[in-house]
Amino acid sequence: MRKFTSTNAFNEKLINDSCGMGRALNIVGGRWKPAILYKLHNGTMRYGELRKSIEGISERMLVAQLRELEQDQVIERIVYPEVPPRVEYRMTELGKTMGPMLEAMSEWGDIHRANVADKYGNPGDGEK
Amino acid sequence: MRKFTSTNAFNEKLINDSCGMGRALNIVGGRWKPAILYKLHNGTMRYGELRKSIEGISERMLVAQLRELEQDQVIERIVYPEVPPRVEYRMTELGKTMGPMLEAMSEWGDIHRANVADKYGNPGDGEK
DNA sequence: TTAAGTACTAACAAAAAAGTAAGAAATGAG
DNA sequence: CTCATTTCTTACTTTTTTGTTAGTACTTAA
Repeated sequence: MRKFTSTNAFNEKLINDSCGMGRALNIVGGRWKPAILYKLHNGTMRYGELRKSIEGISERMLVAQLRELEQDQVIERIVYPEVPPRVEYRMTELGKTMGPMLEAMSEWGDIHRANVADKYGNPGDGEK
Repeated sequence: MRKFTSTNAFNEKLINDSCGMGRALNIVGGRWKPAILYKLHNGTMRYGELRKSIEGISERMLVAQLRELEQDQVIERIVYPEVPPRVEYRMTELGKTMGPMLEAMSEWGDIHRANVADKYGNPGDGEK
């Protein structure tokens, strides 16, 4: 849980309030959210499908990030009262409005990769 | 300094490598980068101007984030051999290609703010 | 000699994000 | 009664990010 009185939290709020970019980043940022959003961008998925298709994610992180995205109203959680349980996740209408932004980010990431070696030592793809 | 052997760092790299969005987020994400990029988007600025115009940022964070942006080759640092020192920062050509992405993020952040109350208690601007 | 201005740097502390491991509920199959 | 299945929880640790405070270097001006 966060303390809303720390300087850190205060600054986060300040930026969230004053800057659209800051707010967008608060929602799509984080280690796993890009992957989750990318998957759900292509359609509804069950919890287990997400877990299997996102390499390296732990259950705790998957649940946590799904919950945050749900709170931010960009995805929704649909529970089927079956046993064993079935839970599906999908984009909300508001979530779907992220499309252009997600594509712009994805494209620019690729542009950057094509031009710049990253800090892990992967070379850029070269200029020509 | 980071350990490149932690699971955390490994996962970061994995996402950076496989996903344009993840890579873009690594570059523009962080508490202060949106603000810095927004300022430099409008033109060259000196270190001190940036510091004064970005409310709440500490010198340490400003320098750190400028250094990262410089390493990622989206901004450049120009030192004038004067006394007292003068250092200017501005977008590189590659940095300027971020334009559409930054605008998409900014716009979507505003859309989200207009529709959703945030976790700090600010209401959405309402639907009608 | 001392202060002022500018752009930092270093050492440390606090807060937040991410990872690990184990378990829990609900129920049908055997 | 025990096991398997699925979707999570909980408690705890590690790693990373952010913030705080106090300097430093260099020259000019008083």
